[in-house]
Parts: sequence; C-alpha cells; structure tokens
Amino acid sequence: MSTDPQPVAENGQSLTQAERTAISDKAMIDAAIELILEHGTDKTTLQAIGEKAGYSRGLATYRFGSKAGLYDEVCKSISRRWLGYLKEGVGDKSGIDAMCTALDSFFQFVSDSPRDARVLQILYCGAASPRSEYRQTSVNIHRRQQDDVADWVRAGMKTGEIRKNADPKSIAAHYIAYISGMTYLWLIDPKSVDFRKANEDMKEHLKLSLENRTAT
Amino acid sequence: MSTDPQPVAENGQSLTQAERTAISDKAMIDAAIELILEHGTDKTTLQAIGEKAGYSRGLATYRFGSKAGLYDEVCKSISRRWLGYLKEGVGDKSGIDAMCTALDSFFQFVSDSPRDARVLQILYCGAASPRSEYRQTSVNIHRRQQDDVADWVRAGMKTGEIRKNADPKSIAAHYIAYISGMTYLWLIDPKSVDFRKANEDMKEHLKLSLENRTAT
DNA sequence: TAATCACTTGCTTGTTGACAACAAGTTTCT
DNA sequence: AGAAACTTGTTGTCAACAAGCAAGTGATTA
Repeated sequence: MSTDPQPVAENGQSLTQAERTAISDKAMIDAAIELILEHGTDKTTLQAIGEKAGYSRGLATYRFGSKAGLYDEVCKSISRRWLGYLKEGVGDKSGIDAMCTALDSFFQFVSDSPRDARVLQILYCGAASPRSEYRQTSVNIHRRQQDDVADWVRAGMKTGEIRKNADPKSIAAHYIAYISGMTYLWLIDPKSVDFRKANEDMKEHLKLSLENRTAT
Repeated sequence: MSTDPQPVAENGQSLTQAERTAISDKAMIDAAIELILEHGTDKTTLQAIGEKAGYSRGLATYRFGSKAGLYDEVCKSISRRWLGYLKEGVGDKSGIDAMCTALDSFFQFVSDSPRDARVLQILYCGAASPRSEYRQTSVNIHRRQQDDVADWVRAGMKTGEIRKNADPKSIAAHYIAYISGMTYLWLIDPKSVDFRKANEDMKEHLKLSLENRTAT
C-alpha cells in the first residue's frame, strides 16, 4: 500500500543525504495527499503520514516543523503541477483566447489529476480559517492568478478585441472567483455540477460579455 | 465580556427548561461565532465556547454532541439570517431582476453582518474536508441555491427576457460559483477584491450574456 | 389552593485516549 | 569524527464520554 519504504537506491547502494531527504519529502507529501483525500486535513495525523510514507511517527514534524508547515508544502507542490498545465496550455496567449484556454487547461488538470485537484481545493479551504499558518500561500497564489488574468484582459483591450470600458481587475476577480467557486461546488457535490459544460458556457459568456461590439 | 451568564430571567423569576436551553444554545452559538472569527475552527475549543458563553467546559459537547455538531448548528443559524435578507430583497421577483437583486442582498448582508458572513464562509470551507460531519448541510444549501437560480432563469426564458438557448443549470452553477468564490477571495484577502464593484460588473455581465437580443 | 414527592432535564466535573510538538537519543552518510 | 537524517521518550492540550448534582415539572393528596 505504502510507497517504497526503503531509503535505499534500487542498485542497493547508499544514498546521499540530499537524495534521502528528497525521497522522504516526496513520500510524505504523497502520503499526506492520500490521507487528506481519505480523512480530511483535521483527521489525518502526522503519525499516520510518517508511517504511511514508510518512516517513523516523528519524521513529518521534524521535517516540516508542524502540521501546517507540511500542508503548506503540499499546497505548493500541487500548485506547481497545476502551473505546469497552465503554462503548457496558455503559453504566451492573451486576451479572451488565453482566458478560454486556461479554462480548458484547468479542466484538463482536474480530469487528469482529480486527487491533486481535490486536495488543493481542500487546502485552499483550510487557508480560510483565521490564524491559518499557510493562508499567505493561498493569498499569494490567488493574487498572482488575478494579476495574470488582468494582464490578459489589458492585452485584449489593447488589440481592440475586448471592449474599451472593461475593468481588468473586476473581470479577473470574477474569473478567478468562478474557478474557485466552481471547484468548491465540484468538490463537495460532484453530481450537482457539470464541470465541462459549465466551462463551455463560461467561454461563451466571456465572449458575449467582453467582445468589442462596436463593429458595424 | 461574556453574555448573561445567569440562567435567571430579568424579573428574578425562575425559567422553564425550554427557556434555559434556548438561552444557553444562543449564548454558545454566539460565543462560537466570536471564537471562530478570532481563532478559526481548529483552534477554538469546546471548553472555550462553553466558558465564554458563561457555562462549564462540558456543556457544548453535552448539548451538540460534538464540535462538528455545534458547527453544523452555527452554519444553519447564520444561513437562516442570510435567507431572511434574500427573501426580503428578492421577494417573488424572477429572471435577471431576481439575479441582480440577490447580488445586492448578498452585498447588503456582507456589509451589515461581516462577522456572520465571514464565519459562514469559514464553515462552508470546513465542509470541504472529506468526512466532514456537516458537509451535507453545505451541500443542501448550495443545491437549493442553485435550484432557485435555475428557476429564476427558466422564468426569465418563459417571459422572453432571457435568450432561448440559455441553460438554466449551467447559469445557476456559474452564478453560485461566482458568489462562493468571490466570498472566499474576500475572506482570505479583503484588499484584493472590491466586492461592490465586482457585483456591479456581474450584473452588467448577466445582462450582456443573458438578455434576448433578437429584438430589432 | 398549597404542599410534597417521583421523575425529567439541564448542567458540571472526573477521566481517558489521541494527538501535536518538542527534546534527547540513535543511525547513516561524509 | 562530525554532521545530518531519522527515531523514540515525554508533555500538555483537547474531544469525547460517563457519572453525578441541581433545577424544573407535573401528578397526587389534602
């Protein structure tokens, strides 16, 4: 069940210190993802994470300092994978095209890695609690996402594709709020939401509400 | 600091059992709201809730069964207040008008009772965790909200106000996701979001993307 | 009507097991 | 030998439960 508990390379040779920590870090983060999916953040214990990863009950605390510290790393780890999808899909597109492509990329990410997507959303939700020790991570990610979208909108306005009286910041907030809220709804009640169809509608909606309609 | 710790009516007479529970219930739910705002759900203890309410450390567990049971009641209690705002504002409107008015009502609620709104969002986020014992409450609330919005859209399509090829369910999901996501962003990073402006923009978007444009 | 008594319900205190966090130790690399 | 990875011992906090105490309730009797 658990992933490779031996801190030993396949060839039987000993590992460098850096390799050892890299391996145990990854094993614990993977174990955390599995356990969060199964039991939620509250009810997964650092002991369970350490042991599922093939180590002792104390390693997770030792390595990450605290439960929040570990979750912060899990959050960053999954975020990096999602950013990979995003860059892959959007590249240096901009305007409405970038916004639509990013929706496709997100749907692709959720389809390919539903476990990652679920855990990321669970962790974002955990960041909502006051005194959350990894709230700043969520804040930074969401700020940056909004900034990126606002840039896409500004670029679209410059080319004339997007109507002149649009407000990039508001549109970005709307766009990111839609993704965040949609993912929440999908997480708590997958049946109540058709993610693919909602995204198709969102793309339609973006075109209808953003496109410059001064053409004759 | 704490609210009326004496289980005695103002006139000095003794209370009925029902009155006593009503008083202690309310005191504990109010105390929970304050403590969740200050420390988050994880770090507020049932002991602190009971004592802040003017009772013993054990009453909260005894009355609500568990921490999750108490949070479920807090969730329902605040939801009722929000539904009051909604009914007050929307009445029996429908179509785009109802959707716009509901946005205004929600903004009003957030402005009038930011503490309630914050705690409700924190609890919704808590419901995202697998095995959350009050997830069903959040699911039911969000399902019902989506159903209501879908009904408004269908009514608007019937009158011809809304374009015929609209999909009520997708639009409802989009609409609720927007509110949910927006509230999340506002909660974790109030400065990154201008709630009023975003709502004004949302109303504009709704009109642009839903109105029947077959008229000449 | 008023007093009393059996019962019910609200509430408190004692206790247990689980857990995060830390400190001190042991093993593995360099 | 020394440093870094990792484990084990320990402590304080907390949720949950159980047993007990106190206040309210309602029927019976006079």
